[in-house]
Formats: sequence, structure tokens, C-alpha cells
Amino acid sequence: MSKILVVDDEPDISELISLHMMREGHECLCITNGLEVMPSALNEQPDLIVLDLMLPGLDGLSSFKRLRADSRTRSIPVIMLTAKTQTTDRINGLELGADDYLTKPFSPRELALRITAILRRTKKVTHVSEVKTGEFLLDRKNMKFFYKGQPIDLTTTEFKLLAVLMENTAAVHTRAELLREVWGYSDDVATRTLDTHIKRLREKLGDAGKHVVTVRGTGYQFSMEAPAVAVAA
Amino acid sequence: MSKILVVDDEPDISELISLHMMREGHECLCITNGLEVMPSALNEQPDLIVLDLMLPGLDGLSSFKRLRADSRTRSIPVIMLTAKTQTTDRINGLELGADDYLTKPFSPRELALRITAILRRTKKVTHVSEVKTGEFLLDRKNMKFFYKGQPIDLTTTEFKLLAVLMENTAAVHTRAELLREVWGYSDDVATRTLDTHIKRLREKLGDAGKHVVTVRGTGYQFSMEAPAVAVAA
DNA sequence: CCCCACAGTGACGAATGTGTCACATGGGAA
DNA sequence: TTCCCATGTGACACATTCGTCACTGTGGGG
Repeated sequence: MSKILVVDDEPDISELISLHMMREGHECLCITNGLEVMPSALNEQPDLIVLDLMLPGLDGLSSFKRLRADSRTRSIPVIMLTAKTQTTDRINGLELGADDYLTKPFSPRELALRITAILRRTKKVTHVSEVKTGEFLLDRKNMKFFYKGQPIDLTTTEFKLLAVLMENTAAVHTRAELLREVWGYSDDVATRTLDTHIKRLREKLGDAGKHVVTVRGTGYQFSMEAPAVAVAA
Repeated sequence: MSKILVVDDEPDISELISLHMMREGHECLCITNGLEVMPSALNEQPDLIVLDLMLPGLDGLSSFKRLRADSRTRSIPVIMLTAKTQTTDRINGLELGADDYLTKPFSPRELALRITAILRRTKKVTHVSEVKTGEFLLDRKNMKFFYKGQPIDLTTTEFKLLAVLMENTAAVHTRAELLREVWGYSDDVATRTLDTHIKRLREKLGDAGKHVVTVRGTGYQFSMEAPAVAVAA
């Protein structure tokens, strides 16, 4: 899950973006005044900033320049939004070092995808040999999974599968995605191999296996939350 | 300087892009047929690919899928070009994992800036999961070893062994150390397993196997230098 | 030059990992 | 409620990987 800071004057737009981001499993903060950009960025350390150029207080371009002037915020990716459509304006934003640039009106779905595309590239940096997430720990060096300190040996395939699932615990990973990432299948192949490996993974993980959640009709997800349990009334 | 592969049917466009890229200090390769995409990407290992969707031979979307299906090309950023302007099409490209998407007609300057924006981000990352040392490359994610661009599949044990050896190419790794690091043996065990795996590793590595050097009485070392060769007088 | 301990090699059987299939199960739409 | 289809499950055959061992090759001290 990533934290996204949205800076836009129009509440409609902010809300729309917010909604779509949350659907993708991102946390979303919204502010409307250009003067709040730097303080918010410093406080919240967002993973990405969506910045409208038309802002009260301090205009977007100036806000952007300030972000880039400070080493603490310099590396945060920025996607600019604007109502202007002429090419010269688009270039202006990119030239300054924006990571992307969208003109209104835009499809919120497209924005979501562009955000995903950028995060996909920048998130990788966190790729240490151990991924720690709560009581789960993925030891890339020894291809082991630790649950509450207990080590569990995994085979190569099992490990790759779990690694993909744990890379983003907010997202549901489609069957096609998993088959591509783990097995390298390019086109949709009808195979039960994935199912079998999910089963083996769940078996090996024991209690932790409960966190490998089926999303019927779509794929699988590694859920950090305690999985829902049917409770008697 | 980065190497960019441009895949476009129209020579005008290719030339235009080429010109602008060279002005930015990038090397530029142009091809026109979709079928050449994979071979070129494998041979040239470009830093970024500009891909037109309308191509003879094999259409751009299929070419893109192939790029993403192969671990050797999966991580190369791709910017898609297309004449279509509807949002649904733009999303299609991004959804598949393209890093950016431009619709014709576009400003070559904007393309250049988008390329710069993406390279700026990806250059830093340089895949932590890959250890690059000269013409040798260890792909931790896919458990592969690349020698002069050629991929070599390794088994789990082989990979671990090679990883330990390559972690420090200056040091000689003792048998005890290797048995501990790779096999987890704590005390000195008399076993020929290590020898056998060294043999298998050398076989698989082919030419690169020469760099796995025996240090008699002590252990093994991965030597970056071209191994000494007995030369007749 | 002669040893011989250490390293290389090929072969083999056992263990493990993997993909596929047939059948069981169960969620949810009609 | 019924039915269908996506998913779960157990079994199996095949492929890969692994460790061991016996034998061979060899470097360097004596």
C-alpha cells in the first residue's frame, strides 16, 4: 500500500481520485492550498504526489519547484494535472522534472494506472533481501518464509508465488498476472497448476496459510488482516 | 547515456525520434518489424523501448506481451505510441504494464522528456535484485546467471553457491565457509558434495566456468580476471 | 622422480519438485 | 432451490535435483 498526496482545488476531482486510489489499495490525503504542499509532504512523506497546477495560495508550478528544491522531498514522484491542453504546457511540467502529466478532463482510471506504473518502478527500491511485514517475513536469501519466528522451507516455485503475493498485499493478483510473474506464461493458459501450488503453499504455511485469500473469479491475495471467520450469532 | 530501441513502421517518425534522442545524448536503434522486437531487445539490452502499436509482422501489443513474458526483457521500460486517441485504448496499454503511452501526433520534445522522466527513475533503481559485475550478472529474482547477455538457468543449490562466491570476488571462500553458507553445515563435514556442485556449476557456466577457480587446500574463488592460461613458449 | 592427499569426474539411486488429471466441493446467479 | 462453474483436493507419472561413492587426474613437497 502506498500513500498518495492529492493537491487539487476542486473537491469533486479530489474525491474522485481518492475513491479510485482507495480502490487500488492506496491511502489518500487531499489538500487544496498550494501553501500546504511542502508541510504536508514533509509530514506525511507520501510515496507519490498528484499536483494540480491551478491552485489558490501558491500555484502548482511554484509548489513543485519547492518540492524539488528540498532534498527531503526531491525524490517523491509527482504527477501534474492541468486544464491547459497545449503541448507547450505539457512539456513545461515534464521539463521541470515531473514524472507524468495529465490534462483535464482525464479518466480517473487512467490516472490510477499511471500512478501504478510509476509506483511499480519506484517501489522496487525497497527490494531488500528480507521483506518484513508484521509477523510475516520473507527471507529471499534462503528462500524461507517465517511466520511468528517459525521458519518454513519453500520450493523455488512456491517461493516465487508467495513473493509476488506478498509484494503487494493490498492488491488482488489475477491468475494471469501470477502465471506471468511466476511461470512466465505470456498468454492466457488454461491450467490448474496455479491452483495446485496455492494449495501446497497453504499446506506448508499452516496457520499463515489462512492469509492466502481466494478472490473468486479474479485471483488471489495475501491478506495481512486476520482472515474473516464465520462467527455464530 | 542510455540505449533506446525505437520500433515504428514510419521512417519519418523513427528518424525524428532518433534525432531528438541523440540530441539528448542517447544511443538510438530503429527497427520496423514487430517480429524483430524480441531478438533486438535480447541482443541489445536497451534501457528503454519506444513501441508503436501499429506494426507489420507482429502487432505492438503482442510484441509487448512477449517482452513482458521473458524475464530477460521484463524489466525494460516501454513507452507505447499509437494513432488511437480514445481513452479506452490508452488504458489498455497502461493496464498491461506499459510505463507510458503517447498518442500521435505527439511532440517529439514531449516524448524526449517522457523518456528522460522514466529513465531518471529507473536508472537509480538498477534492480537491487540483480548484482552486476562486469559481464557477469546474477539475477536473484529469477535465479539466473547472465554471461555476456546469455542467460543460464541454475538450480537452487547452484545459485546459492554461485551467489556466495560472487558476493566477494576478492576473497577465497573456504570449503567450510561454503558448506556453512550454502548447505547450513555447522561443523566440518567430510563430503564431496561441494566438489560435485562446483563441477556442475562449471559445466553450466560454460566459458564463464573458467572464473570459478580452485585454491588448492583452501577452497574456491570467483575470479573476475580472465583466468591464467598456460601459454606455450 | 615418486608419492599421496586433494580435487575432478561419471554414474547411480533416492528424494524432491512439478504439471496434469479426475473428482469433490461450494458460492452465487437465476 | 437448483445448477453451473470456479476452485479445492488427492493421486500419479515424469523430470529434475541431490548426495554419495568409486575411480581418475594432478600439483607440489620431499
